[in-house]
Amino acid sequence: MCAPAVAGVRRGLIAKRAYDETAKEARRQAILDAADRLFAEASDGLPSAAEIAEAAGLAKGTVYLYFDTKEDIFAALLLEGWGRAMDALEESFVEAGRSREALPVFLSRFVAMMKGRPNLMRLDAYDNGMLERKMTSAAVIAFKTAFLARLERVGAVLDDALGLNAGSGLKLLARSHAITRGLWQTVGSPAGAESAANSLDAFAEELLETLTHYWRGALSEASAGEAPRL
Amino acid sequence: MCAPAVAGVRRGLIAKRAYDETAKEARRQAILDAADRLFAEASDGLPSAAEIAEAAGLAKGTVYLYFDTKEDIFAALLLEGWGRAMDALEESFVEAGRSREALPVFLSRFVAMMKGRPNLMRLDAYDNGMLERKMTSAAVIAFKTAFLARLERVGAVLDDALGLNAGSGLKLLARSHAITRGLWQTVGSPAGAESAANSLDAFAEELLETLTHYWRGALSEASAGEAPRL
Amino acid sequence: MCAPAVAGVRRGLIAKRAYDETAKEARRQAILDAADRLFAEASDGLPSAAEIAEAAGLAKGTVYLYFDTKEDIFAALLLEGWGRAMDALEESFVEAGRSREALPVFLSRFVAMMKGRPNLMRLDAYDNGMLERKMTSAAVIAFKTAFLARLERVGAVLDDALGLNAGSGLKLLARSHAITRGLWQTVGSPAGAESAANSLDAFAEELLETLTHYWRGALSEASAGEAPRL
Amino acid sequence: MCAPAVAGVRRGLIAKRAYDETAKEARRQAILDAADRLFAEASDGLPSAAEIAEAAGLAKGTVYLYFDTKEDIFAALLLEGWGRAMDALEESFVEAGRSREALPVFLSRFVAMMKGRPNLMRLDAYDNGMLERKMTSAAVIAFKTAFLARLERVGAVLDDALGLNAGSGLKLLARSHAITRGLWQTVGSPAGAESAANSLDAFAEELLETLTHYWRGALSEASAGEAPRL
DNA sequence: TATGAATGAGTTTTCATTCAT
DNA sequence: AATGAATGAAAACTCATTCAT
Repeated sequence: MCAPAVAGVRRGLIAKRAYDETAKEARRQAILDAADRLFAEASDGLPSAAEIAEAAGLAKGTVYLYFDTKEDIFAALLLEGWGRAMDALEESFVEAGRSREALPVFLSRFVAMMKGRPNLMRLDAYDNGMLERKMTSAAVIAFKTAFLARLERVGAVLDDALGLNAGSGLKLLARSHAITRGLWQTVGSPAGAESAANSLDAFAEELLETLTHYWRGALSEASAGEAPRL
Repeated sequence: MCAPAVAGVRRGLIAKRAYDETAKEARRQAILDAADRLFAEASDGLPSAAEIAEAAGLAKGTVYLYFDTKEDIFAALLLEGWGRAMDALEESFVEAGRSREALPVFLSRFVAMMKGRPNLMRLDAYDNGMLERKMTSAAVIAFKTAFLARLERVGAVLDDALGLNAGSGLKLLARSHAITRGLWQTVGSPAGAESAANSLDAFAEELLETLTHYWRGALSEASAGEAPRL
Repeated sequence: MCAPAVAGVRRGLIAKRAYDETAKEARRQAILDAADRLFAEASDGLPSAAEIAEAAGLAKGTVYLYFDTKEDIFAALLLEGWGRAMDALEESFVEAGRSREALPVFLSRFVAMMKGRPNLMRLDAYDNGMLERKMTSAAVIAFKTAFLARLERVGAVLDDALGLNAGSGLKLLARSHAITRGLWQTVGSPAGAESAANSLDAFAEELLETLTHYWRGALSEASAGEAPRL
Repeated sequence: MCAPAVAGVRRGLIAKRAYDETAKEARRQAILDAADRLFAEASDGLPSAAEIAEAAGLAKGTVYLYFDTKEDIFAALLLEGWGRAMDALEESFVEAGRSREALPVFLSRFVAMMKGRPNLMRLDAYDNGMLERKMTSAAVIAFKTAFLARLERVGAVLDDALGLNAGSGLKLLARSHAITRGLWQTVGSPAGAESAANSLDAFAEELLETLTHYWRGALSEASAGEAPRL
């Protein structure tokens, strides 16, 4: 009922086989790249598994050798994107030095980072359980865990740099992420291609202001005390 | 699920026709109520047009006499929900009195309002362009306009009460909405039915703290000046 | 994700709508006819839902207005086929008269009936839970009930005609059906189109002999008693 | 279900190579055992080639060194099962002694044998050309030949023991097989796990009665003559 | 106005088999 | 001989929307 009528017919060229771990990782990456590219172009929803496979130069089935679910691909993309963003964030914060004065720098870098990753923003906004709904539960857990771990690391850096109570940096970050996502959905969504650049600018401006207010409010909580409790 | 295999039992006689405006409005409302009820029960995605029609005691086609698109129904629901929420907000603010001291009251009412409307939160979170994507463009514009108008009204009340520059209240509200949405998506989504109540509590707590920080930061912007510019 | 990109595009012609019960029944029958025709031609497995729809001059979706499952269609076909066969059987038995002497006549008519319905044989052989597995459970029950009822009716005729204990005719029939199915699978399956006619002959011969033996043995059980207990 | 996402744990080291015939036969047997075990557990359809390979501790490709087709595996299983069953049958018949009186003993052993091999019954029922359809034609022929040879051997024993015309035993056996298969499909299929034991009992009872009748009728054909012609 | 029959696009995932290593 | 990465065909079913009555 599902076996190919004439078994084993091979039509297209076969992609070189990825035997060792390096090659496999490369192939996985190729799939992610293809998905990313396609998502950037897509105006609506996620690209189909077939499209991704083709764009990656692979057969449909091969994609499922590397990911259990189409949604898993995009979760991986999300994780990768945030991972890179947070790496950059950490780095930028280290550069900025460790003092309360570094905050504006940190925030503007944060915003620049988001503005420079509209694709990530878009995917993040898409991911309202839209992804979770279809993902393998294992993949969901893995994703959440990894994301949280990433956030915690940067949070710790913040704690240290700003002299916050342990865990406060994480909280600030998590909420900043929520704010970012919320604002993107309000301001940043590409209503039409025409205004893409404009709306990105508007988003960045909106985000910077909101985050500035939020952080200031949060950090001034205990105006009298030495270390803000948050 | 379908199959009239064993001949057809006439299910619903033809619904009485709605000639005057009152009757039409009532029918429209019936559709909205049905959609709301169904969405509250639904665990995943929007209820189907057929379900809505049946729950409203109408034929599928009839629903399309009142709404151009299934998504239009939910946009109307969203508008209605926000409308009521903002009415309550206005009222509560008026009660709270007009002074900077009233702010905490206002915020906790805002949060209570959101916490008390998980359905609205859920729909609002769903509406990541998911709705816009399928709505009639006329309906999209109508929706946005109406929503903005609503927001502006409450914003004006805020301006007045807190002595803000004109438009500042609107900005604060719009951003609060974005924050609310972003936090809901992070905290409030019902991962499992067990934790429904817990996650609602967590959401409310999270939201109150975040909004408090944000508003404090925003309103303290010009600490020296009389009227904060925001 | 599943709505047509451009909603409501209508390409092909729309089949005349079946409003009243008569028209609906006719449409249902058209689907069954198409499925039957296709199954007769098919060499392997069941025809696809798309093929059936096309052959019936309908859209795919329309088929699912009349049947819940592709397998339900073939179950209906099976029921219809057996229904007709049993009608003919009853009639032929009535003609044959009511006495033990009529038995050979009955059996040869039974065999002729089966031989004349290779399509029914084939479908019956296919139906090893292959159908049940995918059918709606409601449809499974309906099918079994209807089939049994049919069998019981003919069984009662047999009881009466051959002077058997109540229920004996049903037992004989049910087992004859099982024997028929078993033999078809051994002998009658169309190994190659070439031998189609030959294998039909072989099947009929085999079946007649086996049934003759079986019935003789069954009816002679109580050789001494008047009415065989079976 | 797949996704080596998190790098690959070397699962099975390369299985030791089977150079001599003994080792090869053992490996073949391991595959058959795995398939049998899996089929017993399976509730639906045949286990996949991948599952069989894994259960046998081999790589997918290796399985295809021993069998051309997945279906070939199950045909071999069927053959093996029937082979063992017929061995036992022969033996039991020899024990039972050679006379017409031995028949009831033979039949009840036949039935006990079938009842004790529900797995074989199930596979046999599944094999409605379902297997043949996908098997190598060479394998089909080999299977049929071997099965027939087995049947002939037991048939000859029967001929001898019951004093039948040459070939009659074969005929009786072949038809008994068909009857068995037909009844299994009607009675023995495991509708639900609850009734597994019950339906086995019902099957056995049904089968014994039907075979008894059939054989009695067959053997009494030439009531007057010495040796029934059958 | 109300009805509900008809439409048909749209897509993920499985899995038997091959063959490069 | 053994491995396991790569292939790609194959198909059921849903459901928003339309439009003939």
